[in-house]
Amino acid sequence: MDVVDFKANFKEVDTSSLVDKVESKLVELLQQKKLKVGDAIPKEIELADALGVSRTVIREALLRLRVMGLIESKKKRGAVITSPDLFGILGKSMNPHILDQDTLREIFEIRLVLEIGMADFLFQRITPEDIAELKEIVLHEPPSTADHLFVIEHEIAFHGKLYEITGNSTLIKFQRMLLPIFDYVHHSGLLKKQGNLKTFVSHRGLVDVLENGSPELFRNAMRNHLENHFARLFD
Amino acid sequence: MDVVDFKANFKEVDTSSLVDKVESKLVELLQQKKLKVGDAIPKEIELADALGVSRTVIREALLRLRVMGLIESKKKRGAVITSPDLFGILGKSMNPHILDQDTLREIFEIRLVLEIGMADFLFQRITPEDIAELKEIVLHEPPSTADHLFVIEHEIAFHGKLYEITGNSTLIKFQRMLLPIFDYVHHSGLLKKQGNLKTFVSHRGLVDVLENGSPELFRNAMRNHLENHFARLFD
DNA sequence: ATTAATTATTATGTATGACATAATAAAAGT
DNA sequence: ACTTTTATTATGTCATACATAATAATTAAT
Repeated sequence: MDVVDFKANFKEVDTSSLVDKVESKLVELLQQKKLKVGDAIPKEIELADALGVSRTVIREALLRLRVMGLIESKKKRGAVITSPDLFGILGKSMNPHILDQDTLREIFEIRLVLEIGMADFLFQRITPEDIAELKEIVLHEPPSTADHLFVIEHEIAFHGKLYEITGNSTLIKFQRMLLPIFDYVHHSGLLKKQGNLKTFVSHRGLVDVLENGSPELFRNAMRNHLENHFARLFD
Repeated sequence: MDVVDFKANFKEVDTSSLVDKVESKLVELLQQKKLKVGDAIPKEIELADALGVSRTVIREALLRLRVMGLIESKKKRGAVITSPDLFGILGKSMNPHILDQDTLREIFEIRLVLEIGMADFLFQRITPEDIAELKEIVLHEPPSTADHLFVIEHEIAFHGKLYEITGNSTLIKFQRMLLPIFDYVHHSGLLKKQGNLKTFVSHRGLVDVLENGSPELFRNAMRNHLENHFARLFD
């Protein structure tokens, strides 16, 4: 019995909408022309003519590129290429209130992963000035009995500086984006209550390792420093 | 002389476009109504009426939410809330061809950070079945002389499995998203040529550590395993 | 009467044309 | 030469009409 293998014969049907096609067409065009940041792209009407679709479709496609941060459009000036600020864009959807709890916890976990894993880049790129700055920060370390806001602020200053030292601006943006999430996760009863808070390796201790230790030592120190967070996740 | 402090008197002028306002208005509305995933939102025309703007504006605002992954719209069915798949969305702008070289390198670095930093979650959540699966994977480890594609495929299988074991689906999506970037960075002459490739801790070795070691040991083993990559970044 | 096939309805997708607005370029005036 | 005014231009917004696909309602069929 001849059973035709339709699946094999039919190329998967093109279910994408017109705008989808135009969008990828445009991205293709931008890559192909090797447009640099600041270069202008053709006007909406020209694109509409060239691709044989309505301005409506072009506008929607362009809008997508704009939301993705690929272009910026100004009146009269037309649209110009911009370097896509990946995490800047993502930040918009990073509203803690619209993320579900699992995702929030997972993002919290990723922070821990990052700070432990970044050791090698810290040691590779840290400067004496960085060390000095870190020391300055820990000098103002508030006692854990201090006002909560102060403690938070100090936490951000210290850990933020670490990200900065990695010299990885994508990582830095990533952290900036995640900050509100951390804060939120901390306060909402999403994680288990902190039982008996112990103090492990302090910020001061971390700086010391950065100055005199090794990536390996730092990873362990940081892991220890973050123990309270891990405990809230694991216990 | 009476110099009026205009800056203080004038609230910063609202430079945002109509669509901007509608967009935040909509997000606000979604949060406020505590809509669950799958719930439908009002029709475009209704929204247009309610907010007193044209359907065009509503559509652009909705489009943004769609690009951000907040909603999904189907014909007739209207638009429904979706749990924003952060990194799924981000993946779209993760086209290696439209990212500048610095960003690409930085993303490559982040991979290394993640794989070293994830140790604790691996040990916390790994199961005997995972170990078995990893062993199965390394059994088929091709010799480094094998076809390049095979090697790559094996790399992805092994490291991908690690991400899976962390049980952090956000992290997993993140990795999926970064895969094309890794591949691209590897092939484009973006990094320094690999000089004398040495073999350090093998996949087999990593599995061994996972089975019998500790997070601390694993971090060091992974760092060692990735040495070739670090060398390309640092030397 | 339950199921299958047909038709109607509806909300989004696309097209078209018009006008508003803001940024720039050109022209005019001093 | 410089400022002011006017024209131009490309995006932003609006309005309307029709296409299309998914669902609901209706009819036909067993």
